[in-house]
Amino acid sequence: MPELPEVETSCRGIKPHIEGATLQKVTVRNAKLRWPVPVAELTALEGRTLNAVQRRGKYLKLIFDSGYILLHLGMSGNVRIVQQDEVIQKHDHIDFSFTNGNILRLNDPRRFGCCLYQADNSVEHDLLKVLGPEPLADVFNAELLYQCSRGKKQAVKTFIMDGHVVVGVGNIYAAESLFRAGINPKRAAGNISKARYIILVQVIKAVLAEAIAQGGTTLKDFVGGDGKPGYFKQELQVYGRAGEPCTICSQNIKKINQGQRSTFYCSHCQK
DNA sequence: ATGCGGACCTGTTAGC
DNA sequence: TGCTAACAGGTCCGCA
Repeated sequence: MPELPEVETSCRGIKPHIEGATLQKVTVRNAKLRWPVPVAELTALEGRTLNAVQRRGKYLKLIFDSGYILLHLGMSGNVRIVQQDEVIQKHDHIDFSFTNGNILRLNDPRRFGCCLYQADNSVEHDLLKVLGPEPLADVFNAELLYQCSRGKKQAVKTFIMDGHVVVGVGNIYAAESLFRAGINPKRAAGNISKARYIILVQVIKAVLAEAIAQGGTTLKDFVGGDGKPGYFKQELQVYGRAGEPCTICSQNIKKINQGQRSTFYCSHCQK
């Protein structure tokens, strides 16, 4: 499932095939995603031109004159471009068919994702209003993380995974970033120096940029908009490597639970 | 205000 | 081989 690099990969993969095209038909096979899919509002867009495809955090925006469709892929979702004769697979919940023959097809087995409509381009959807900055933007910097974390006892790992602090850092990249920064994931966010946040911000940006360059991380079934997997998995140093030797010190990688999510780290290299 | 656990789902894998 | 339990890329919500 998609973290920011996977959503960015999907965005880049689908964009050239549907941007500027006219939406011909919306087919909703299962409207029961995280929130009910607004079928009537989506079908009302038929005949309109898709002006742009954008990413914000882990969300995708399909922007029309009248408003935008907001997509989230949850834990297990993906979007890809298919042609009319492509066989419908299990969990292919929504098709956006365009007059140029391309179809944007949303598949999401666990249905933690969503498809919503915001009927006003000048106002952000409530879900987007509260999001923190983009990690690859200049506004995401050490000063911001430092100030935002003062007084917090929350573990730094769950802190950087909080979308209200910064978007796009999910379970894989949080673990990898903290490893590269040499920070113990259990450490309280408010107990980390500015000097260490400078390093952490640098590695978060580097890890995400590298992952995007590799087309994301395919653990099991992620595919980008072109239907191809990502290749960042081979770069992972701690995620999914419990019991294996640390690439730096050779001690065993540990696995613990934080907020009902698995955390992988090296207790020798990360303090 | 903060922080935690529960909830939402299906599919795959590990273990007995 | 088959059943069961644990676990999986996210994040909103309600409660303490």
